[in-house]
Amino acid sequence: MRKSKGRQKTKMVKMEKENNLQVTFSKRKVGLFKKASELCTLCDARIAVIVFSPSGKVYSFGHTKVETIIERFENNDHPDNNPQLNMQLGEIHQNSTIRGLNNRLTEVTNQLESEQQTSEDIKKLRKKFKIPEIWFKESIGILDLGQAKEFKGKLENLKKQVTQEAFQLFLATPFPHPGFYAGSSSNAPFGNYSNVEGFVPGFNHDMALP
Amino acid sequence: MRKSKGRQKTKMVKMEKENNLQVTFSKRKVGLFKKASELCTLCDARIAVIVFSPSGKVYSFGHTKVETIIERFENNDHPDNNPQLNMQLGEIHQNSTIRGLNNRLTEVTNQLESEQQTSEDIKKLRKKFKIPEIWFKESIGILDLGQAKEFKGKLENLKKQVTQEAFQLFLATPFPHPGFYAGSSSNAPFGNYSNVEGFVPGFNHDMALP
DNA sequence: TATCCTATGGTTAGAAT
DNA sequence: AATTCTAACCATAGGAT
Repeated sequence: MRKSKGRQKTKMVKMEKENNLQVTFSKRKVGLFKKASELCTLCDARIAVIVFSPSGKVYSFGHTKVETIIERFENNDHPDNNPQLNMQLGEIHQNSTIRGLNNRLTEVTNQLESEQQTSEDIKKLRKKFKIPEIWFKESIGILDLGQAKEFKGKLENLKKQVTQEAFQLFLATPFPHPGFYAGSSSNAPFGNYSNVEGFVPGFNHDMALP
Repeated sequence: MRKSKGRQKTKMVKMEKENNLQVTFSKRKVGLFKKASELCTLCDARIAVIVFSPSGKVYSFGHTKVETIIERFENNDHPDNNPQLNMQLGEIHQNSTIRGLNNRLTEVTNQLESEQQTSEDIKKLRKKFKIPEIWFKESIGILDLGQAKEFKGKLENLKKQVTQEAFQLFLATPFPHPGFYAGSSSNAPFGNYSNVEGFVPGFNHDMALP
């Protein structure tokens, strides 16, 4: 029989029963990734989520790619250069850089990201469709950087049409979106919390460029 | 007066109205961080979440510290084999119904078949259009301006052909696909976005080592 | 360990501040 | 840009498989 009192309220403290903890972890991890996924889709955001289970397993979610997001994050985050970043203990920090500079940075970052993604998508496409190696053998040779860039642009264009549409159609699954990655590995411990009326444990490092 | 129809269902696609997008981003970002926080507390997990807003701002959540989590993540050896396959075979959560599982099985099966067919189609395609050189290669080279121009022209031409005809080959395969609408211009018989109950976009490669 | 089933508890879209 | 309010919509604890 399947009768229960339905969902019951739970205190926000570490779960006692090791068993329930495991189940809850599994469920909520899925929920968290889903939320991240939805935020990406709805708001065109780039997100990376890394989760270490208490037992040490690693799960991650990323759009576009965890590594890419991390890289971008670390490129932005250089506390040593910017005293202001440490003003308020893990709170909202402002990078004094001019808006224009930030826009440019974002632009360049996106461009780089796009190119990296293109390369990867193409590789996957080739593998997935088992495109003969010969396709890649004949070479033309580049002399001019400008031409190279132009080519990249064309490649990007091709990618959008072939990869984004055909590739996604073939590979897309009911729930995940193409371009989202996840991985895992091992090992783990625990820590503390900080912050106002919000997240219980955690640390909100919020540094937005004006 | 505070009258409203209450929460309304929303499609999992990028929000149209720039204004709503902004508000939703703000709200859901908070929700995401809260979820991460709760998971940390309840299950003694270590989590890092990095979020880039479409405008380029960075927000992050970390327990214990984002940098620590990242470091730990990167120190892990991430087996880089076929993530797609792993995902498809390994992460079927969230597809809660038996029907869903069956559909998924059918889907994967069809995909395999279609790929085999695609392999053949690709070969024919290549011969027909005489697809040139290193199209999908990262490091390209152009010998001289003449070839560059010629290449450019072929590229343009091929692009059209690929998108028009090759596309049909790619998409021709019967494919009961719920699909994800990738946007982009197309005349293809795309399934548009359907229901929810799973990560809409995204690609969850979740392979934990025991 | 990871779902499945439900009754609740929790989250959030829309509108307004 | 973040927060408030309300009415839905959604996530999930508990129990079972």
